[in-house]
Amino acid sequence: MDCKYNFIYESHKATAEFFIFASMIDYDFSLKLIKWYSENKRDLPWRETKSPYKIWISEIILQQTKVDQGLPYYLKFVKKFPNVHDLAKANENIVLKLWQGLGYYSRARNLHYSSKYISESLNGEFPKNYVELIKLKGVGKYTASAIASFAFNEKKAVLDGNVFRVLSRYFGIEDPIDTTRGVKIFENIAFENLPKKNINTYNQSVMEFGALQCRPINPLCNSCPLTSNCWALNNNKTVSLPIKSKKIIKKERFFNFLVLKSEKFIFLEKRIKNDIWKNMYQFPLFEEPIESFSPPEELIKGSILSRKIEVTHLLTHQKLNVVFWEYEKKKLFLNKKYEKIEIKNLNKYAVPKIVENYINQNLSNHRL
DNA sequence: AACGCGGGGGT
DNA sequence: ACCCCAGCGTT
Repeated sequence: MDCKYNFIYESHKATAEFFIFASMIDYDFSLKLIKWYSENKRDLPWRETKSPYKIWISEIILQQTKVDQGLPYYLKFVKKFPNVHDLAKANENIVLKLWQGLGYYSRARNLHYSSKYISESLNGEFPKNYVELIKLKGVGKYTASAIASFAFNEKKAVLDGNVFRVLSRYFGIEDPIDTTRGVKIFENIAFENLPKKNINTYNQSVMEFGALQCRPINPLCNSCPLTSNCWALNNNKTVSLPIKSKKIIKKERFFNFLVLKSEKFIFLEKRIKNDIWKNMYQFPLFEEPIESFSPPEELIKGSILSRKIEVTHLLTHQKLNVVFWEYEKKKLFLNKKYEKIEIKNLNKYAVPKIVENYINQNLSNHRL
């Protein structure tokens, strides 16, 4: 069969709403993937449990994050917070501290927020189906489908980056994966091709297959069990699929961190605005071009500039030009804008990676 | 519908 | 330099 779908039925209702139906079913697709999975899957701890709590933790950690990067964080989390009540009782800074270095910190904030909701409003009773799961903050379509199918055997198709790639290549879907219209097409095909049974195993299979075999770059088509019906392979399009319509633009910013310290104390501030690293801590920040920056006189009065360390920090959407201005002072007075803390307690505060790096490289002699 | 949100790793 | 990753919430 030729898996390229050649026609899409489109219809307009009187409301002018736009509906898209695309039909393309291959009954061997899921069976072959499940077989491939049984022979090639990795041993991962969240596959050994039916605990919706632990599966939830793993799914949040793995959002936009590769298994290798997320695995140590998962192990730390379930050890520190064995159940939802332990997580709910924790202070947010503790949760963020455990998340430190993993990025997308709203995941940690929402995880903590939702744990309190489950612990307090639901009496610890974890939501048991898709409709209830998706009400949790931080749980969208993908994560609700994953938990519902993995923990409760609900018939839901997961649709993540891996699945988009596998479906687009195998079925030859050239609609973009990042538009509402494209997503609907993929949702339909994903659901149509669910197997009759073993939904949870199939969902694991298609994602694992995307991660290990049908990789974004240099997919392993030579050893692939799906080549006979793969549209992309047979039409020489594996390189260009899936298709994304948007491209990212990188903004440049200039951060001046004022590392104002005495022998024992240092100033910190909490990031509270809706920006990167919300609710995490940093040294007093002055965001302006390096050339024009000079620290407020009242802050550095009676101190000397001991070091000036320049670093660039790349995020997905931003290029940060960072300077740590290190000022030494005999005595640090209280300041209403900043928290005066002991340097040896710095490691209790959740900080962005760039600040963590600075601390490790320059303040580690303070026995953190 | 468009945008913002981290950090790491691969090519 | 650019892409991708078990996506989601906000506007």
